[in-house]
Amino acid sequence: MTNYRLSNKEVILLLKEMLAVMDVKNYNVFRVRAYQNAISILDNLTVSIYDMWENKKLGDIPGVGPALQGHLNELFTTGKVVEFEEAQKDLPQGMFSLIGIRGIGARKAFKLAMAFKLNSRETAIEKLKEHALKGEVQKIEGFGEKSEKDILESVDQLKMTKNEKERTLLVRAEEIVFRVYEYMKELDCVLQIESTGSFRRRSPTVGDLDFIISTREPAKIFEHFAKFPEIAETLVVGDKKTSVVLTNGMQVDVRVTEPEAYGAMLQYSTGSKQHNILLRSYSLEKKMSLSEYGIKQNDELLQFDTEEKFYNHLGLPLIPPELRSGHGEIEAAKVNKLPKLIELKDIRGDVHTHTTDSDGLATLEEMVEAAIHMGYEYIGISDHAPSVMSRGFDEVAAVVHKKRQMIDAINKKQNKIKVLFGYEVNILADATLGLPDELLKLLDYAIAGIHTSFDQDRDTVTKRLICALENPYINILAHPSGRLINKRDPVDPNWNKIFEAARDNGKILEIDSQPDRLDLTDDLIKEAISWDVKMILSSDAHAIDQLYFTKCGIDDARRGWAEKQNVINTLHFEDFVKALNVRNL
DNA sequence: GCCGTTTTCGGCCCGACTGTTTTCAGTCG
Repeated sequence: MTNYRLSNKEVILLLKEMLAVMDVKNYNVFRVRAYQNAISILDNLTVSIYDMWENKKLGDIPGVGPALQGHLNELFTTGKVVEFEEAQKDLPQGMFSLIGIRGIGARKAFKLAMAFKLNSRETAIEKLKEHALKGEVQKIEGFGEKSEKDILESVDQLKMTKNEKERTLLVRAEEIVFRVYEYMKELDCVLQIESTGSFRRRSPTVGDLDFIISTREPAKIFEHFAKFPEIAETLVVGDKKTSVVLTNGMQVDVRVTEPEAYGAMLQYSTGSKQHNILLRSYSLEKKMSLSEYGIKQNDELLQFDTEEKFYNHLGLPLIPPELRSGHGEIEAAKVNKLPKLIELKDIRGDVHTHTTDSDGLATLEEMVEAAIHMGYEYIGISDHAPSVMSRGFDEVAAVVHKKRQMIDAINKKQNKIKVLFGYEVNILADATLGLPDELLKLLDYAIAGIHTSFDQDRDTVTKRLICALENPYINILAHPSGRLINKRDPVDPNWNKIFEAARDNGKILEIDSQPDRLDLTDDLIKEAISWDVKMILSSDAHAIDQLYFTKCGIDDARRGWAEKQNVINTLHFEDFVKALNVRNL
């Protein structure tokens, strides 16, 4: 029997439609909220929902109870959920196309679709536009001149709510944050300013940017911010918050607070939403009610100037922002079992780097010099291995021997850093490696990675990765899922088998720090730890300044609850080479 | 529909802003 292997996106879309149906059909609000809650959690998963189902782990996902598990089970075995289909049968199908247009939720979409008989998903938006142009939208109850105008504008420019838009890489967001900081700091009345939200939680991508500012003069803050030169459009203006869209498309929200209440606002604004919901539920048990203004207890509002005091008042230690995803951090905090997260300063070396010998921009000497400058104890040079297929065995063997001599020479020439000789070797489509064993054994270590044929089916990709992990001369599996954010989907292996093979063969999984890779996602890192699989944090640098990408990998590792001992390049050289199983020493 | 160290029944996070309203629904975070 074949199952229906739907992507997370498809599952979530289906649930969102059901949520809309429940909303317009006035289902019990708490039932609606339960769906909302589950969707929000599933939407933030970086592992496959289908995999969770296949491994019978759906029940482990908070917010997914027996009923939803049943629906998902039906979905994955039959490709549909009868209850969902029945429920939306009598609704105008066009409404589903309208949801997501800025300012249009389920109820408004339903009203519009009913009024104009929008029964087709394909034509709904076009038809709505025609009616709006004729001035018919403002005649509908609950709509007016302004909403008609807004709809026309949004439809024309296809302005969707922010979660329909492509997310921005954290490193790109960093540049915008810096400019906002610089601009706002021109004001003396800015006492503190911080970018919060997913930016502060160090998510690999951000949807919008949130800023909180502590001040005594909120009006001045908003007045100044309104003149930020990059603003293209203002969405919301109030006494307490403002939202704008920048010329580059990024939405920016600003909220202000008095310094006495900065801690609560910082906590609220950092989220995640899921973390806050869970934290608020937890606090209710203790008869405390949380908001961005503080903690309400016995009808009294307590203020906190720091986040630490805020958490401490709840009987919890400060939870690092990277952990605030709503995936067990509150439970861990309650019993004081939060991980002692890895830090950038723990990293003692980097063995995935490239030079001009392959596609890097710096020479071997320059890379080594840069690594010394960073204070590393060791650096491994791992250019893409020359291809035996195109250059022939003898020529490639000559290249390997020559490189060996170069590495030996640089080790003799200086004693500031140990230089290791490796290659990044392709795992070819047929599961063989790009370099034969006779040559691999000459290296100190080898990194294997998929660089082609990303669209193979699950079993094939799984076998391919396992072949590499079982090869005695491979030490590290590079960028295991191979995704490039916003560019290429990850390969889709059976991760349990990958973790098992890595553990049983003593192989290391790489946390690739390239900002658009970070493809061993937080959830996978967490799983790797649970399998007792060791990881290595690599820059995959193709230039000197890219050695600093390691900090992106650190963000990723911290979000995956990684501690120092889970990552082998936190070890001193002697222990590191043992952990990596380095040859030829 | 989900959940549990006062609960397997009886609760369920909290608030800002807009537009259409005359007290609030809808949307968003």
